[in-house]
Amino acid sequence: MQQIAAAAGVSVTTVSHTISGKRPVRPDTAERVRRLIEEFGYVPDSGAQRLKTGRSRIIGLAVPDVSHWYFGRIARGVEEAADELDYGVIVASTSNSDPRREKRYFNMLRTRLIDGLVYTASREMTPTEELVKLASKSPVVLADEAIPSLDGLPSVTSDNYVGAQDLGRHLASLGHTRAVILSGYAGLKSQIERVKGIRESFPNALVLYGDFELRSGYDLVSDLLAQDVRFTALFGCNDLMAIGAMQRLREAGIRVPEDVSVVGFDDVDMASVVTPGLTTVRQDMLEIGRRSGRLLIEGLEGRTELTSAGSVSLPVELVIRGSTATAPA
Amino acid sequence: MQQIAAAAGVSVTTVSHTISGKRPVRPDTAERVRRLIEEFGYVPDSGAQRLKTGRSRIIGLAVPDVSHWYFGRIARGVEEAADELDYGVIVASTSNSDPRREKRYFNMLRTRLIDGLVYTASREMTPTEELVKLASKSPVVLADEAIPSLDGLPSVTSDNYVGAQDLGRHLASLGHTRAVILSGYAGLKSQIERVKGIRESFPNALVLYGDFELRSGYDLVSDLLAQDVRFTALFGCNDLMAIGAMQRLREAGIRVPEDVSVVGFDDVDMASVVTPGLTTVRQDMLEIGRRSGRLLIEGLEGRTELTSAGSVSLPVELVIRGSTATAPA
DNA sequence: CTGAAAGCGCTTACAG
DNA sequence: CTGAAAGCGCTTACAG
Repeated sequence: MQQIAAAAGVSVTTVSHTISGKRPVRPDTAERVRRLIEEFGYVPDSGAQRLKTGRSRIIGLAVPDVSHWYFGRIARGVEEAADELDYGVIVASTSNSDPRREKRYFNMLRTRLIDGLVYTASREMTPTEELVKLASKSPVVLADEAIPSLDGLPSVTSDNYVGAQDLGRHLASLGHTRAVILSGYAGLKSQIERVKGIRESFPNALVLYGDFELRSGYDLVSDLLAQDVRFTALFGCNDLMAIGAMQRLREAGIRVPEDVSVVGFDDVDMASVVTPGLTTVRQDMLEIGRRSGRLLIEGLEGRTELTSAGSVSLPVELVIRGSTATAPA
Repeated sequence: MQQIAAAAGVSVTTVSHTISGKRPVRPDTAERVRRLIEEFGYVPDSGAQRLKTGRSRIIGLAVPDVSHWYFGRIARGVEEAADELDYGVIVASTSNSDPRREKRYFNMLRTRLIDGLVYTASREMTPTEELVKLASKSPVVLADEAIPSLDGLPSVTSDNYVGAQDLGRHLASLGHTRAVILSGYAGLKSQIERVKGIRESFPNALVLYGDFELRSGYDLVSDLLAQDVRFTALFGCNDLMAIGAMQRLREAGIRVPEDVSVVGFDDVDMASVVTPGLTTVRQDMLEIGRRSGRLLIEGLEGRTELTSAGSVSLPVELVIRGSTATAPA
């Protein structure tokens, strides 16, 4: 900037202002400065700007694991929003709340590296003490999972309850009466809502808990079979567990959907590729990411108050495929 | 830091040194300072450090799309490496080389926001002018795709050639003779090598080009069927195209593997879930990410020279599943 | 083992 | 419409 100023024969003040546009600059001077900037390929040093203004224009995103389809979509959405508003995003996989990692990422907030955080809870609804403290003084938006005890924070989630209701009604309308629910981590609000929504149609459905992975759907069905539990409807609280369950059923010679109807939740790519296609509820993870990012940045820029009043719950869509059919006689 | 210094009755110089350990500090003084730091919850301002030292301890990662399984794995790997070495990573989806976005992310390098870049080419082997210029003065490591014209840069890739050879030999040993190859973008080195490796066993294999997506595998097979092309072996140059091809074959009443054997490349999650399971070559994307990140950071810290001499090619593994069988008589 | 002071590259009151 | 100067919070020669 010094160089530009010297070359243009003006003060750094003027150079700064022609860039920022925060005060009028004589048109021909501005033009000359801009040309020099172009010529030198000058870009302002972000660190120095940060130091002066106190804002880095970078936000953090903490998700359990970016490499999962589900969180990858959120990340992409946050990134899109940030890109639009001229922010950068630092991605942090918390590895299911590895405390060391969480701490490290929270520190980014404290070192002022990032201006705010989009946080996706991974396993538990009860936040770590660190998160609570952090949330009390830094801008945080919860994506995908609301955290009841952090009720001051805005969250962007899917309408899990309605989606689950749809699923329950769909299978009830097909004449099913004996159902099993494979839920994800019991500590997540989304899971509680999904179970509740399903149980509206199947009040006595058995509920088992897994970890959202394919393998756990597979294993839970093994348990059910070993115990000789009878059911004609199986609700996976995410697609992966549902698909794992389908695999296990097939291995046991139980046909989907003739003997057992299976549904999932998410609509991951895989859901339309397996045989039969998986009936599920589509969540718009990309949009969850976008909204979270936008909400956070608007909060940072003072355009929005970052309170739970800003929370949104996005609509979901029932997607019926081949894995559901009328209950066997 | 001022506060800490005042409270401890020492200079900021001493506080700075007890934190950095760059010069001896009297043990009891150090102890006192450390206690105060703990008590105040003090963390050094990253922007100020950056401004002084010129290094941000943040690296950038530019991939076509973080939300794709493939790139998500790379991202996770880079993040792991960065985390280990106490760096942060800013993720940037280039949306298949959207020039506006690329430019924006390259600017991060120029504003000194990031110290270096891990770059994954998306579509073309010929880099944009911007990339070339950038690479000549900033630390860049190529992940997953080497770029021949940027031969000064280190790259971390899979051994695409060997993997493709394995696939070709596998199908040749099963008695296949008429093969079709569905390649990804023709402009990528990985694709050229895969085609070359396959053609070692099937010199006359027909090569069609797609865009790596499920849909394009599907569409390309539609074309083949419409043209009445006869083949018993189909090579997808990635799993998604192979799976799309399988879907189209099934719709046409062509059985896999009885009538046509299908193979992919990558070993995505889906590959083991489809019916039949997809024979493929497993790439360790996580490791590609890890190595790229580590290589870049080591280069930044001067422990390695960032030249093509540092390039590595990682071993791959043939995974045989149900989609391949002996050629029909 | 310790401190005073310069300076990294910006932004922004203050003054004109 | 413009400039001189303070200061953001650190690190690091320089001096002791």
